[in-house]
Amino acid sequence: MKRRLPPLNSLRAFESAARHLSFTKAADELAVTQSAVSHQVNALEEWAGVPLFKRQGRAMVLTEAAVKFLPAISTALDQIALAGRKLQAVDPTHGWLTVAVMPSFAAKWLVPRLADFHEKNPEMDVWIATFEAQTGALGSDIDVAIRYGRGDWPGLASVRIMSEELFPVCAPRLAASLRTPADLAHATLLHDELREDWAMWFAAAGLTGVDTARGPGFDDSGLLIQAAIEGLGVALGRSVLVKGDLDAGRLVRPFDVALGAEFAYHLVYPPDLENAPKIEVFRNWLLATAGALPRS
Amino acid sequence: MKRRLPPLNSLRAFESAARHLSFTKAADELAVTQSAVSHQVNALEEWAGVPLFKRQGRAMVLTEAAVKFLPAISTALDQIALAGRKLQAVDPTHGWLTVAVMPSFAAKWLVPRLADFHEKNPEMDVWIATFEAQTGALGSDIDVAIRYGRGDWPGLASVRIMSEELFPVCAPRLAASLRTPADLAHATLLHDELREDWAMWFAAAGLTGVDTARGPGFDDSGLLIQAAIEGLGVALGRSVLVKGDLDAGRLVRPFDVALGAEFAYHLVYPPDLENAPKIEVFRNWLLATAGALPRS
DNA sequence: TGATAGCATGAGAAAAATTCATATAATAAC
DNA sequence: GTTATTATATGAATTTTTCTCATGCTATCA
Repeated sequence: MKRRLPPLNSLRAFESAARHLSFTKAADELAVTQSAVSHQVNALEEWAGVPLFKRQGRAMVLTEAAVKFLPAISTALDQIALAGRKLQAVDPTHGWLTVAVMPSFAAKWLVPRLADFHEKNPEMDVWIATFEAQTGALGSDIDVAIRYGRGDWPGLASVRIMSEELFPVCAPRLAASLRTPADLAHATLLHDELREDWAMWFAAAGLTGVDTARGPGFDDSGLLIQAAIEGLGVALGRSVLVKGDLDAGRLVRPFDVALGAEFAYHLVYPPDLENAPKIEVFRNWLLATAGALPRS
Repeated sequence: MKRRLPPLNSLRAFESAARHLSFTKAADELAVTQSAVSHQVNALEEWAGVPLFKRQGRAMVLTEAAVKFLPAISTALDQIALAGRKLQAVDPTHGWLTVAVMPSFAAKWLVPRLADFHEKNPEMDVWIATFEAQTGALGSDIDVAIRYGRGDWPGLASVRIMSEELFPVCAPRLAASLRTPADLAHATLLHDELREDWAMWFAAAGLTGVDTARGPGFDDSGLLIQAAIEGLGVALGRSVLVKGDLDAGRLVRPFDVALGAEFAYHLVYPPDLENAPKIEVFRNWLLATAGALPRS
């Protein structure tokens, strides 16, 4: 069965250009020049005998033919990328494992422990990617992700790594003025994206009627913790993220009351890669390392 | 969304080599040297970090990793090939249309009329492929096929082009000794693959008790007709295939009794290409040309 | 134990992809 | 309206990749 295949490498250029509707952006993505993309797309158009892009002034539009062509090519390339990842995942001593993580988790938990992983698995290289979406399917250059949630991401397998607790933390010099939870009513409360956490903690501590909406918010947990360390106010810290700063004395826990978090950290990967050696190695280390850590 | 894709061209070599379990045969298929295939497969193995073929003495075997890899690559390439064909089919003035036909139909019907098609559609090139399977899906280098049957090929769209009749034909000099169908009992009967046709014709002619299994058989209808022209015996001719030889006087019909054939000729193509301009042009010509031909 | 058939491999040749340097064209800003 | 800006297009030179050629190596088969 002979095949009449289009020039395969030009498909890569076409797909990227079609997705961005821009040769320049495609060139960026593929790390080549705009000229290269233009040539490749040209070659494909010549092979097909049909134009794929219409140049409408500044904007570029897909032709009807290209609109029909794109999804097939797109899924085919995805399929190849996935199969390729599976293949590469067979040998843990070859290539690298790309892990998508939230910046805060990377900075506070994963990176500090990565030396240990490297020591125990010197032959396996890990690549940390923090600029990945935390929902939906994994990008096709991502092998595994560490996500925070219920572990129910559709189309993805996941393993619970750690649950965590929430409790107030602050700089040591602020702790003196905080003798009972009620003292928090006069303190500056620091928030992260979900402003509801403080309300839940006060409920757990048996206090009502406190205005929990006061105080500045931060869209990154790392910044929130940094603010607490600087003495800006009291933050509701996640046990996993603040452990290092508590141990180092940069933060203290004025009260023992802790709130069990609804969500947990999970290692997430495509179900087909469940048993890929490369992923097994990482998963086993992750579970062992996380298990060694007390819950708070 | 960046992708980590394996070297795409090496996939072609891998897929072919895996299918044939032979670099040499793959090289033949791809029209390159065995060395090229070897290099390509090597490149892919290096990228993957895993061997794909085990050399077991003379025989070559896929590794476990390759066995898992192959089907994904295979379907992805098929998908690309199909999408590519669709794309190429958009412009009837570009490239060519590959038509798979039985050798006998090609020689007796299609090729003689191809000059007319070319005259009416000078910009469109047709490529005739006679070495294709007549069942199952179309090979991925085939655009359309002309097949003989009921028109119910799974996964394929089809249009009935011509039905046909079966009737005895022979060389003119033999016809003198054949005055009634009963005379055939003493004549040499020529058969094609299905030896049942003669029995059905005798039944239609109202004769019973004739031994219809006598005589030589030919696995190609073209040879059967040639044998009849040479005066070897009487053949049960298909109206579509013998028309030219009847018109030219090389064959004659000793009797009028004709058997309506159960099957008909169909133009067959992937359902997605139903409205591809290139295929429409060919289909329209085919229907017009076949329609102009009287049924017998 | 040749002879054969098939894959491996290195060096050179051929082909393809990429860059570079500009050309060209359509906005957007002034 | 110019002019500046931001795109893509394109030809030539260059780099990279792929392919071939020549030959080596190894396991069967006669």
